Amino acid sequence: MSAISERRERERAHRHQLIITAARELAETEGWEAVTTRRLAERVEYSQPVLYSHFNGKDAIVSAVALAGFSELATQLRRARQAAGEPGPALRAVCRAYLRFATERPALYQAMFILPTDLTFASAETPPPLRAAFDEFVSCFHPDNDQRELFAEVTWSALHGMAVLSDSGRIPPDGQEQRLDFLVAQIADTP
Amino acid sequence: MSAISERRERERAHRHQLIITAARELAETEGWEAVTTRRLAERVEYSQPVLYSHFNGKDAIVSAVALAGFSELATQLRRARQAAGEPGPALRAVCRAYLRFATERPALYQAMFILPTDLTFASAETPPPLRAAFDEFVSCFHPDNDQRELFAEVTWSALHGMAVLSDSGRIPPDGQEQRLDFLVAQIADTP
DNA sequence: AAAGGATGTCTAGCGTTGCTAGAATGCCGG
DNA sequence: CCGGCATTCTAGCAACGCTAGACATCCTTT
Repeated sequence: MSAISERRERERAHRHQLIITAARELAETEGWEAVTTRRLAERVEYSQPVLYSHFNGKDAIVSAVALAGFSELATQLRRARQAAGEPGPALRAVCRAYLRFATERPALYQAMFILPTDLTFASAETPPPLRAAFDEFVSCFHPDNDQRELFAEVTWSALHGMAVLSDSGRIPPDGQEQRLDFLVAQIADTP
Repeated sequence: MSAISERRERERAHRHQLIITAARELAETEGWEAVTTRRLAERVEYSQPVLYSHFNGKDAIVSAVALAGFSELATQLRRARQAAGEPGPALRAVCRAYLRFATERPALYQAMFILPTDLTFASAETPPPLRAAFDEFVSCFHPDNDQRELFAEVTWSALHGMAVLSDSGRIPPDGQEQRLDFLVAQIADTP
């Protein structure tokens, strides 16, 4: 309980975060396949095994990056929704912000939705940032709509499909804007 | 040009197919992470390097499996669409068939849409089976609708998102039926 | 204040991966 | 029958995630 051990704990927490940001930067600049435990250890200027004193394995590191991504996504969506004001245009704004996030931060998006992670979704112990991001979609629908969760799930699914299929070249990346228009138009006009 | 060399060529083609089906079976029973070049070679009772005389690498093998998957998917969708008859219920039938395919053949679906492959989509040299599967969605909309490709892209995206998010537990797998209902209802009622 | 114990970090290495070079084997044409 | 070509195998490389055990460093206790 001495001051020294407090300092060590602080340093440890600092290094924990250092690993996460290093992994994220490496993934964003060179892609996730370049994020190996060796390169990551070299980057943070420690030996390989220290990674395993902070995380259970590589998946846990990816999960930590993904979690940070969900926080960021949630704030982006919230900002877009609040800037739109009315719930009508809000849906469009949130959807657009979502797709922008996916295209501008592909590595982060991969960690959140494609790579295997330890994160648990749609459950009691779902981390708050995940829930927060999802709730932004829910908030785009009227509170007295008892199907808004369902609507949000479908909207999210469609956006995710568009993001990932266009990113992998399975649908032409150009048409993203038109697809967004069509999707929002179809989803929005509901009783 | 002798009969012997013809036989060898025949055997070679046979072995080519053997590798593909072995990879597929292994993936379907134990998952793609169990499909290593060593296990695959053992399965076809040849040494490892023969795989590389047939395929450029592991990705090419996955691509071959994915291509077979697209053929199968195309016939499934076509069957569903033709059984429905009218273009109205056809959309729902095709969507349902798509989701069924994704859940019943997860390994195949992964090869087609998630794992890295050499397949090129939405291009001039897109393999016919890919185009055929996509066209089944297009055919669900009226021929004089000049946006039917766009509609098909969005529909496909939404289904893919639902399939992959529910498979990875990111949305509750139970609600799939309701989500399908909602999606079809929203997409279908268009001028 | 020195010994003992706990904590933390490193070097070294294990088993597995995708992939390949070079030896060995078998078949064809002259 | 024999040289040359094609095919297949054995053996191995570099890189991967991960871990055991040696070393060092600091804290506590007598």
